[in-house]
Amino acid sequence: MLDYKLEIAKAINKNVDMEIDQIYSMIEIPPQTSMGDYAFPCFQLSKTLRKAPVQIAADLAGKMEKLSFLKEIQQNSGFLNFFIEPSAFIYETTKQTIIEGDRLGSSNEGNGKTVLVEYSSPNIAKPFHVGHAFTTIIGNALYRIYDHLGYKTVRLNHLGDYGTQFGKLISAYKQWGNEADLEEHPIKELLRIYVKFHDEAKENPDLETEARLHFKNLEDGKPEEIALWERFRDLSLKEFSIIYKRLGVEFDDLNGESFYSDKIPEIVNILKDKNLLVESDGAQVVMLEDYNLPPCIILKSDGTTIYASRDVAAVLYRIRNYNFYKNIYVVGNPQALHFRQVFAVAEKMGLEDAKNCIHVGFGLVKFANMKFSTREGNIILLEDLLNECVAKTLEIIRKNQEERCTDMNEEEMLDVAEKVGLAAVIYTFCKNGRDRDIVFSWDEMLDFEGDSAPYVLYTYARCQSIIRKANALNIDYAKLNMDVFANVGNDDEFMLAKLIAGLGESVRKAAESNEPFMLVRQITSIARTFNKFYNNSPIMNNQDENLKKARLALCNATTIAIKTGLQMLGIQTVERM
RNA sequence: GGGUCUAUAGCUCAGCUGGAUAGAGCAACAGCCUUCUAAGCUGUGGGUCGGAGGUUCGAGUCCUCUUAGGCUCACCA
Repeated sequence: MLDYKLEIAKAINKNVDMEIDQIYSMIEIPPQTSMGDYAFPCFQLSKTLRKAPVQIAADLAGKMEKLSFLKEIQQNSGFLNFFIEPSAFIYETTKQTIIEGDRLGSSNEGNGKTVLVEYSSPNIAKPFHVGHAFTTIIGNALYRIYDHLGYKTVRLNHLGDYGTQFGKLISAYKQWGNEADLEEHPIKELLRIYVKFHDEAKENPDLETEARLHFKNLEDGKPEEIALWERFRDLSLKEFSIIYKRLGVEFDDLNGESFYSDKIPEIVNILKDKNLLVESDGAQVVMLEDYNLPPCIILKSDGTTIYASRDVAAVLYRIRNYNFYKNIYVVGNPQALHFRQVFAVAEKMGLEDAKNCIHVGFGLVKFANMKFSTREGNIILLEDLLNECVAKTLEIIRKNQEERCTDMNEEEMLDVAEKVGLAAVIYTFCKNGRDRDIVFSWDEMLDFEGDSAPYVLYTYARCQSIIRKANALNIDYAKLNMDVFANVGNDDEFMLAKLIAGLGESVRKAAESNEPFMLVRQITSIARTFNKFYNNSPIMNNQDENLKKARLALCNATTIAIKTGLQMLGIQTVERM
């Protein structure tokens, strides 16, 4: 599509001594539609031209050539305001959107570039709670966003499958493990014995020693410990996969901490060769004062490794195996310092690509005044949250069924409830900037009005309902031309088209800042504007056949924009609700 | 104490590289279903953008200082 802003910049350039690029970056979108669609502020020119901004704007308004897509050029105080022709713009946008379909807002900016996204990364044998939802949902959205922009993506689930807690688990299982329960509810059972271990260990410190021995045996590859560890891992993964499947989350690589463990000696050797490793309080550390960071421990005083060393090993591994453009870690903010240290160590090792490693942090999910704690047991399982949202959705659907006599059968109702319920959760986790902490609230989670996934999905379903009616009547709204759009162009229609046309820009910004909410807001604006349009302008009930077709086409474009946008967030649409 | 993030309407949050009268949603109040799904739409009230200086033609946005809170600061991950 024609870049209106660029055309305007070129036109201004003919009258002003300034580079097109600079003019382009100065052009902005006015805060109100009454001020036009694009604006050029003339304040900066007043220095070089030695004239008042108002005068410059007025002079410019008189000299500007008339561009075909412009309706009008106005001078308003120090601004030059450009008004574009609505009907032509709506026509172009609608046509283009329908042509692009589910590739709307895509680009080839990522061609030939690989982006790694590490997300979810739950700990084996621990419940999957709402805290994990944040990284899983944001990571999944980022993967889809980069994918849409043409990047080759690799989805990494850096499983927490290593460490001393496995010694404890093995120890606990051997004493209190219940085989039947383990098969039935693996994580529940593993958590039970894990908690029991901690309780017992308070009285009996020998347990800790025993656990350390089991972990040592695990590291040394003793068959019994290995077998148990593998079993715990497999059972946990099986249970996680249920949630992943439900959420449409997939991975290309499940290499966790254990995978990188045997790659640490090489890191240690490289650091030694470069004289970066120094002893401090018995531990081997890399000093990072040149980065204004505290030292990074590579080997503990007992000679064993630590998570920082594993993450450095992972960086090296990923550099060698994927020639990445970006290596993104979707991990909570509390680990910000850890990643700065890891990346700094990698850089000191001479790994150039360390600068392309990005920690994408996010706030804590808090529960009123307390923190979630697995050991305390005050957690909300993600599964329970999903089920709760699905149940509430189903309740609303049944109520609508009675009031509205929708002819949905049981199967369809369950399917819709599942999709809408999950969408509500996904939406809530990516509707705001990542850095803020989320105070978990059932009220907010179950608020299906206004700024929410059900709102957007409802809009989509409404749109599809109209399109179904049009199709049933064999109304052909596929053949479009400018004549059909002659009478289109009221404020709602114009705004809707502008927002649809802006979807790609919002995807780009979301990727640039690794903030899916930028896309969420765009989609929500599209939905809100459509609802306004829907309420103010009859679509099917219209005497003017051309207007009817044009509006149907705009409806069609709206469904494409919403569906494509939601897909990038991992949200599925429903045809009715 | 150092690092870092946050502070905008009663609540939850936007405000993208400084630009025109600071915007949404929720909650409150008042309306709209004999026309396309009321999980919707319209309207009203509600703000000294934590505080103080500064830079600028122009600051919620940039700089300095300051207040409050979250997270974090070596052998857990």
